[in-house]
Amino acid sequence: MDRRQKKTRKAIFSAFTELLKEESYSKITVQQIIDKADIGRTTFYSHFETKDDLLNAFCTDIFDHVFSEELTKERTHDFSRVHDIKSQITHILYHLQEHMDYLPGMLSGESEGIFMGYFKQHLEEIFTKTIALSSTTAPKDYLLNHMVCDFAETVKWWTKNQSYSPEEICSFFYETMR
Amino acid sequence: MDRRQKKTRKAIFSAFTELLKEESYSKITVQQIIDKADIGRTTFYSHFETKDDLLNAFCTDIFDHVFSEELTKERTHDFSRVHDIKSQITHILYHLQEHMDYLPGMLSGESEGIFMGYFKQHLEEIFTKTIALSSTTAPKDYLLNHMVCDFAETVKWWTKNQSYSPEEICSFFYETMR
DNA sequence: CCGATACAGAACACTGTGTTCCGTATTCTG
DNA sequence: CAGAATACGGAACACAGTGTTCTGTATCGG
Repeated sequence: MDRRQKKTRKAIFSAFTELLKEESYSKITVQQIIDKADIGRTTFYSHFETKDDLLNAFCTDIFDHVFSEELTKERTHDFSRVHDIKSQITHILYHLQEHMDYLPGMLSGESEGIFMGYFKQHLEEIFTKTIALSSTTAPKDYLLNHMVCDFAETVKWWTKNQSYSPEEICSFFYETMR
Repeated sequence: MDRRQKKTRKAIFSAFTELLKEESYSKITVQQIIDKADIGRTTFYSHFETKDDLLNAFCTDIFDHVFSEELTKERTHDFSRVHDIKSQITHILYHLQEHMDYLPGMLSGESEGIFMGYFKQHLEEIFTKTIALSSTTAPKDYLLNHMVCDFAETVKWWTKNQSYSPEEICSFFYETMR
């Protein structure tokens, strides 16, 4: 990839997150992103077809990072040997904490559904194993959706109550989980 | 209220739900509502300031109906003596079933958050009692949000799996509730 | 160094929103 | 039932935001 392209893409993402800290996705205009990133209008549209396209690309980037098993080996926290789901969840919460500043702006209006869509998609992979060994009359389909939504909503609640630690949030989630 | 106003308001609401059966709220334009309701542009804007204003008024109407205790006495179903939460929930599910046809169009994009906001607001009143007598370390605030979201997401899941009865949905919810 | 390509800037068409003006039709009221 | 009040309809308008097109310039990679 061209140096110029990388630079521009980074500038757009950076401007996007900066704006998200101030206002919700819906209220952000393409022009604002262009001004903040200090690029031409043509340039923006040569990178992304629409504002929604940018949002999707952004979400992909974020969750590839947050759910990356590679990053498990980082030194920022020591969950290098993730064997059980509980520590895996705490691990994810630690990663999400780094994005706390702009999450409120992301989790309102039309962007919420898109962001949550990516989030739930990744969560399904994790909870599918847990579902397999549960014995209930409710459809597996329902249970999976239940757990995924439950965790997603927990994170959403966390963005509004940021005084809690990842470990505390994890235990809250486990207390109510089934 | 003037007869003309009632008639117009009804025509707008009717056109709105009809359009919601075909496409999501975000994609519906004011012009489409005007055409479907067969009214003038000026008339629409004398009733509602914006499209969002219509959505809010619509949600208020819906939930006033769905959560109305007056309607408990109706003959459509016999939950006339609602004493415990479980039957109360089934009662609500019966009411919601009547709106199933346009709910998918409502529960996507920007309208989802607004609709869910009203829904959760009403649900809080119901679950607050249940929370009071639960013994957990998690904050009451978290638990309330948990139960409200849990039920709201259950209903959302139901709109995508409409083959189940209100009683079945209620039991699914109870199996996973805590 | 040079061809390829990414960029900037300005102008443009287009869609959807919300407003204004004015004439007409319906309603509530006395 | 008459007349004032008001709700309605239609067309035109200004406006904001989107996405495109064009031309010239700057930067990159080989």
